[in-house]
Amino acid sequence: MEKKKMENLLNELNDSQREAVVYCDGAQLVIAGAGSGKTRVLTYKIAYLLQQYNLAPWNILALTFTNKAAREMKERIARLVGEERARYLLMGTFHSIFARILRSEAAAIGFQSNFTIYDQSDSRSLVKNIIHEKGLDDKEYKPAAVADQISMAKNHLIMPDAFGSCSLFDPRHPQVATIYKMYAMRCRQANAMDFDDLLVQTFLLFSEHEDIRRKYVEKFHYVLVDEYQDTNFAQQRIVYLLTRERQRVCVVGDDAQSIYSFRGADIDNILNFRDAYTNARLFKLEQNYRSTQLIVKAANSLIRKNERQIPKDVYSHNEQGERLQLKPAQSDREEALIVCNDIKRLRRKEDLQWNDFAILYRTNAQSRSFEEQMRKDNIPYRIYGGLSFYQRKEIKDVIAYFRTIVNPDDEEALRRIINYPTRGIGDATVKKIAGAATEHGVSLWAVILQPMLFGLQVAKSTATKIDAFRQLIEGWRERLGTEDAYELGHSIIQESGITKDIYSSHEPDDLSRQENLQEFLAGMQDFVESRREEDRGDETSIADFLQEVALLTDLDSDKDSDQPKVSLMTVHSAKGLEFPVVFIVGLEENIFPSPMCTDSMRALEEERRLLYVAITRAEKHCILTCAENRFRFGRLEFDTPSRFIRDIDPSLLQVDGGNSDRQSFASPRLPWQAQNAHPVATQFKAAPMPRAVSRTKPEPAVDPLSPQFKQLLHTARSGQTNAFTAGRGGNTSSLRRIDTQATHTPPHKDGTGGGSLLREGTIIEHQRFGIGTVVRLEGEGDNEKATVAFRNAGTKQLLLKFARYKIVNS
DNA sequence: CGGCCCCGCGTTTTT
DNA sequence: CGCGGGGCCG
Repeated sequence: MEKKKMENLLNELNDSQREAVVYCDGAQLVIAGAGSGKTRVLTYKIAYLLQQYNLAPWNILALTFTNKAAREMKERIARLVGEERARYLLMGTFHSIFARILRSEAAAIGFQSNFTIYDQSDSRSLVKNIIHEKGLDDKEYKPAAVADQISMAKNHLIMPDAFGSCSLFDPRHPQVATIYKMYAMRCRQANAMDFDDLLVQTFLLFSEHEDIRRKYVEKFHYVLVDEYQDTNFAQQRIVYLLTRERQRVCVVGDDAQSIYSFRGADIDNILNFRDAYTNARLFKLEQNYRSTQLIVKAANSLIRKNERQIPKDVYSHNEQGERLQLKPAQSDREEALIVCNDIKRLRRKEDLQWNDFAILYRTNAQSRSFEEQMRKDNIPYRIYGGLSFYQRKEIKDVIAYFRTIVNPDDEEALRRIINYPTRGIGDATVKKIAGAATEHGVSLWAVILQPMLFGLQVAKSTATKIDAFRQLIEGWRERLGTEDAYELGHSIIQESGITKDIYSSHEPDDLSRQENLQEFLAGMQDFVESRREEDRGDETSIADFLQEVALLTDLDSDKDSDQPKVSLMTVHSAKGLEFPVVFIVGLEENIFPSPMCTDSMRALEEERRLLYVAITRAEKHCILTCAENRFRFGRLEFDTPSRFIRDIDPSLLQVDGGNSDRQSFASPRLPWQAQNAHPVATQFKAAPMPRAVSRTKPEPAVDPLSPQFKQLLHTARSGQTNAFTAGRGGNTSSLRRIDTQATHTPPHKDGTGGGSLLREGTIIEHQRFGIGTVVRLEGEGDNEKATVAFRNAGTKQLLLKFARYKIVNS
């Protein structure tokens, strides 16, 4: 009967999917093109292993990158083989599965099982403390950069002692090696691991303790890895340690969607999989079930420009569909307007729901303009990512209390709460405690427990305050074993004085902090209840709650997912998702690709893959937008269209000429748009170069794709008095600086003043149109417009808010 | 020690 | 523009 059922299931698959599912004799690499049913293959394969091979669910290990992916896969398997069996599958993120293993094996690697997990901000703050303690200049040793370097080293399994001689080591910053050493030591003293340690320590556990490795090899009969293209070296080695004997390993991924190298992911892992597993068989899934033919073709035409990839031919038999659309906009506001109008139009025309739409951008900061416009238009939306619930100050503070109670050695948590709410233990005292701790090589908490023993010199009144704090923490610690997370958590928030601190004020942002705190408490209650329901009543303590929360991200909380809403997110967080209509916005040089990525071929190819990922999220419509003038860092900048637009086969890209959407937006039309031409063509049309009249020397022409341009961009951004402009590309491009001292200034708060310094007859040098004379002025404040007769570019109307010019002669 | 104010700086993506 | 950190004063 089960066999019969399995046969039916297999019949739902296409040939290549089925082959991938039923091959279970050895290492296996499945290259799954976008939308080719990768998750389907994984779930069916697990069902197959359970039913055909009679593997016990606890003998199957499936590793994913997000909690959400793990949860969804588990649900899908439950539908295939039943709740009961699916429940015992070992399925989760690398980080959460390894954290669980490390807790039970902590002793072997010299940790206690109640270790805390440092998040990125904890790591950075620890690095910062170390830098300061060592008396180094934090301008030269930027904490964030150093922490990233350490993280990168860990992802490559480079231990502190080896760092000085590895390729990541930068001789200009020799102290990083020492900082790394101290960092590792301090983590140990704090009984804490950062995200990367969860991998590094697991690797060390398995490579240095053969008996333990054997135990887990025995346990994991079959190992499956999702999104293998995003694994880093450490993850790849761990998987290898677990599978090298049996070679019962199936990794699934798409090299064309490898977009996490900044996190240490190494595309070589998937490209060279068959070096590690010499007998591995390669399977390819090439039929895309998600998108229309033209979307797939356009995406292919883009990704073909990359050199490093596994050759494959992704195709679709769905309807042909429409070409990609490119809609140029004047400004970021107009861009948002175009997108919102399109959403409303398509929803009516094609009878879609709000949740059928997604707006994808390169950086989180870009969500703002869309948010504003959607508010105005009453379009329901949800922004994913950004700062997660658990990263908010008030929540982090509460969590810091929990962490301290579970693991008082946790230095970062302790520092956070030792004087919050204020209890008279200030910076100076903390420094003394930390000094004593470093001197004796113990944790801060050890010093607090026995100040005399470690020679802590403080005033008597301060000593009393420290001791009061100690008693406070120890009092709660005694209740750890008897009370559940909600009970204890609730009283901690009360007794610590957090409640008093937050509820005493009626400032609007304190109100939202109160709401957040309520929500957090409700979350703990849910946690305790659902654990009880799952028959895990003994895993409801604060420690269990922390374990759950430490590795949770915002994407996991679908509180109000019942309401259909437009999704706004970065391309990175859109991976694995699909939408009937996808807008990819901000397709401009210096945004997408990001300027950080344009130095190396490798990085640029990754950016291209990122755009590939974005396009392949779309089922029916994929609409690209780019804005020419954009507010960034609080100032206006001028962007050229993304070089990636040129990589898309022009016959698969429809460019939107001026239309009704745009007329409602009161902004001047600049030639780039008014000419109604293909922007790819316009991009190379040189703007009229003004004759140099002013005394400032004209800057030499710089190609916007060159490294010098980046340099100039950087100076222009950091300089207070200069704006810059990129001429339209190619060989004749120019980059000039325009002093902004004469630009339009907004009115004062009381409504007076502001405006431009222009009069009729003033001669200005405009950053794009060159030299011209002001003919007429109208409007006020933000709407102030000038009509200017330019020497080489005809008469233009400028919305002064957007214009950059300087006065030559008035 | 605590609170307030000002300055400076930055924004790539995240388990 | 908005946040966070540092410095200064009470």
